[in-house]
Order: sequence, then structure tokens, then C-alpha cells
Amino acid sequence: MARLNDQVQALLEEYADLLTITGGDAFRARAYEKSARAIGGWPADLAAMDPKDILEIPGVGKSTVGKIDEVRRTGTLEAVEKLRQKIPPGVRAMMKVPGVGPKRALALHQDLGVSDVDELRAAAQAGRLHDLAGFGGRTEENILHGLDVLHAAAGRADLGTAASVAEEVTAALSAVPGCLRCTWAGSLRRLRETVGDLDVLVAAHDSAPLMDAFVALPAVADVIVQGSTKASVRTAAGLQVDLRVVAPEAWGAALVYFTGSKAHNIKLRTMAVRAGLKLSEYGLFDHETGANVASATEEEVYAALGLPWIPPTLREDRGEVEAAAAGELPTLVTERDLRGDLHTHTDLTDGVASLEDMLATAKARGYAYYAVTDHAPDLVMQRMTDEKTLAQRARLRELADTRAYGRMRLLHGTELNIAPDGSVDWPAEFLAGFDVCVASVHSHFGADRATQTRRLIRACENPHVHIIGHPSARRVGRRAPIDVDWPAVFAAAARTGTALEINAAPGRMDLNDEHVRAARAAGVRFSIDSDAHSTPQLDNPRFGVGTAQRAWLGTEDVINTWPWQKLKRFLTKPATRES
DNA sequence: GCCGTTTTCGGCCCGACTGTTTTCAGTCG
Repeated sequence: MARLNDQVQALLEEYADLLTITGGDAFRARAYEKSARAIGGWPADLAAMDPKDILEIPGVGKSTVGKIDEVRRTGTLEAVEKLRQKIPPGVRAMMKVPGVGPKRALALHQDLGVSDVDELRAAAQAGRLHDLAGFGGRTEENILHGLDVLHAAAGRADLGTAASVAEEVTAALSAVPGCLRCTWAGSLRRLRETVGDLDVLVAAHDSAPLMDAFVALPAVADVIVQGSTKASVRTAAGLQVDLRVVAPEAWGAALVYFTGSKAHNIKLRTMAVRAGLKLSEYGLFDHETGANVASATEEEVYAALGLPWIPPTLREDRGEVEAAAAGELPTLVTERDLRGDLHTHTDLTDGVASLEDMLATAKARGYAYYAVTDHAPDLVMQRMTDEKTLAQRARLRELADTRAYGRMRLLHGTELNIAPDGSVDWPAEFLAGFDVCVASVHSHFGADRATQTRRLIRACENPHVHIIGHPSARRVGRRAPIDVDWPAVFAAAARTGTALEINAAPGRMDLNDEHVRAARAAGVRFSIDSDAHSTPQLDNPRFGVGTAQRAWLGTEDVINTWPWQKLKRFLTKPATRES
């Protein structure tokens, strides 16, 4: 199973939700949410921590320490178990439907007997919702639409979830005697923004011990199929995981077969047939004699087809096979190319780690520069003020002077809110004091296309806005992107020298790969940012690099791969440059 | 339940938007 931290976080979040649904003290529920976030974001493993050190985690008090101990001992919380008797898990799941919160979930359950998302859909379609007090025709319509949004990503896990399950499964299988190699393939290896099911590949001479170990993993909730070389299971969270065990000599062919998209694989097999060969997961064979031509490594298989090795993120049949054949594969940006992070938060607003902890983690990543961009005052719940941000700046300058973080350049920034008219929080003279301004949409998601387009273009035209944060404002599986005339916005970003963000938080992945491809063609530059609210999230950029690679970006396209002097010039927009 | 330059009780995240209402509840960020 995952870290104790994640287990505790999940239980505390569930407890908070159940308390909210049952009308418990809202402040208590909020306290649980806060401690859950702090624990999930805490870098050290709770299982290895002293209770008195756990108490040091902000938002965690004695009661929570007791609950952590209970989870460690029993694997669950009695209080949660009790509430589950009253509120079926499906009722809590209904809160994931946009437009359904705790009150409506409870009303639907108590008054209509609806206990899960499927029953909710049936009830909404049958028009039974608008009979309920407080529900009307529009609410019913909105809930139906919300169900569609949820359904669009149903059964697909976000990259963060999929990656952590994959790491756990491969670590466990790698430890099984006889396991020669183990890795994940499929859409996770291609770093698609969501993963339908997880493909895990093992090389071994004897498959039986690995199959047995696989279905016995603690994360496995039920076994769908189990044969001698292939098994499928479902985790408690609903993610399907497929395992294939192959002979070591077929490793490369199997990896090619289970990594490529269907279209990429069909293209490779077609090339093989034309060359008098046959390609399968077992290898590349001579069609006549059946002799094995290549199979041990991916490089050999591609080479035997007359191709250089193609990076997994490109294997979608979007021109990569032709480019490879012509020797014109792009040199892709990699995680190692990133020299800094330009969108991060601290506990001054909604982050859970202190400025110093975020900086220390960033330094350990070897960054040359790092921007702190806490929220701005118009996002009222964050309670930002001029004084607070100036105090943070003073502290940051002080830390820079002490060289506490080596040569890492410390940038003071902010994440502004783009109002429906395209304006942002502070007046120009105040904005001029920041090293970096990210500007993002956090409200009025439903405005029409003309408004949203004008809004983003005006933000690009603001001489103090350097980066548009999570430009489409979508949340994977939870909220549709805003309605925008993208070509017009891409043109404005290119014209004004405003970077568009590739927000690497797994729940956002915004812009997505298709948008990035189009924007790049329009001459736009990008910033791959973590949007980290905790120290572990500073690891997010690996997912954003996936999006960038899928859009064929090189380092020239990504401003935070540039050396500081070059980035500094970019951050001085033409409109603010002294002539 | 957590927290304290408001310090062991009494606050804690505020405001906009939407839809259902006839003065406001629920949801969202």
C-alpha cells in the first residue's frame, strides 16, 4: 500500500466529508481537511516519525496524532467506520459530481433513496430531482451536465495517481526472486494526461511466482483474470492494472508492443510486413523462415525496422514514424533541462509548506532559479494583502543575501487573478515590483467565448504579466475547460511575448498537448511549472515535461530551461523595456 | 480539531454566483 501519509490523508478527508454530510461541526471538518493536506504533503514518512515530531506538522494536534497511531495499528479509523454505516460510500462519491455538495448529496440520499452516482443519473434522467425541496429544473439539468463531465474521465486515473500505483507495483514485483526486469508501459509511459489502465511488464524465466505476488499485492481489491503470463486486477481506487510476464529475450519487443498507441503499433507492423518481417510482442521475425531478427531491446527492434529509437511520448502516430525514418526526430526537452520553477506556493496562502522548506527542496533539485508565486488579494479566501506579499519579498531578499540556498536565484512573484474583463489584482506600479507575474483564471468559468477570449488576450497585453497560468482552467475529470478562441489567444501570447504555462499538477495538465502543439506553431513560448502547494509536488514537472514532449517541444520553446540571463530578458516584456 | 505579538477560550475563509426563492441555501474557489 501507499505511504502511511497517504492512507491517513485519505481517511481524514473521508472523515471530513462524512462529518460535513451529516451536518457535523464545519470547523472540525475543516480542521481535518487541513491536517489531511498537511500530512499528505509532508515529505517524511509518518511511519518513521516520532509522535512529538508529528505534532510539529502545522495543523496537526494531539487528536490527529492519536488517529495516525490508530491507522498505523488497525489500518483504519473507528470513527470513519461508524459513519460509513450511516452514509454509504456512494453518497460521498456523489459529491464529486459538479453541482452536488454535501447538502444535496444527503437530501438525495434521505429523500430519494439515491445512494450512488449511477442511481443519481437514473433519478435525474427520470426527472425525479426537481420534486425535491430546493431542487428545480435548472439544478437537475446542471447535475446531468455534471455527470457528463465526470463520465468523460470515468475509469481513467490522473497521472499522479497512476504513477504512484505503478511505482508501488513495480517496486514490489522487482523484489520478487526471479524478476529480471520490471517497468510500466502503456499510456503512463507515453505520459498521456489520464491513464485508463496500467500496463506493467516483467521479464522472467518463470512467471508463476510473479503472478502470485502480483495478485497478492495489498493494493489489489479484486482479481479480474489470472493466467500463467497475464493477469488483470483492480485496485481499491478502481484502477485496472494488467501484468504481462515475458521471456527476457523478448523484453524489447514486448516493451514496444505494450507502449505504443494502437496506431503507432499498426504503423510499425505495416513497415515490418513490407520488409518481409512480422512484428509481435514476442519479437521481430523473418516472415519466411520465422527466424528472430530482433527482440531483446527496443533499440534493436526499431533499428531492424530501419528506425532510430523513438521516445515513448511520441508514439502516437502523429508523424513520429515518418520523422524517424527521415532522421528528423526532434530533440525533446527533458526534466534534466529544467533550470527552475516559476509557479509555486507557500503557506502564506494555500500551500502547506513554509517558504524555507520549499526553497530547500527546490535547491536539492539543483535549480538555478526559483519563483515563489503566492496568490493575490482578489482570490479573497487567500487573504493576501500588500503588506504580506511585501514582507515575503523582504524575507526572500534577506535569504538571497545570506546565500542560504547557494547560487539558486530567488525570484519574488505572484499568481494574479484574471477578472472577467481581463484586469488583474494590483495596479501597474505595484506589479512592477515583482520579478515574475503569473496570471490565471480562477472564477467565472462559464463566461461565453468572446468574453473569455478577450479576457485572456487582455491579460497577455498587460506588460507586467509574464505567464498565463493553467490557461484553460480545466480540472481533469472535474471541470471542463473554459470556452476560448485559442488561435486568437495563441497569436496574442506570441505577439506580446507572454509565455503560456504547461501546468504540471496532475489534476490540471493545462495546457494539454494538443493546445501546446498549436500554440508552438503560432510562435508561443512555454513555462513548465509545478504549481506546487507542498514540497513533494515540486516533483510535478516530470508530468509537464511529458506534455511538452508529446507536443514535440525542445528547450528553445521552454523559458525555464533557459539560463538566467536569457530568462531575465524574456521577463522584461517589450512594452516595459526602456527604449 | 487547531491555534496563540488576540494565548487556554473563542475564534476559525470570505465573497460571488446560481437557482430557488419571497429573503436565502448550496456550491465553489
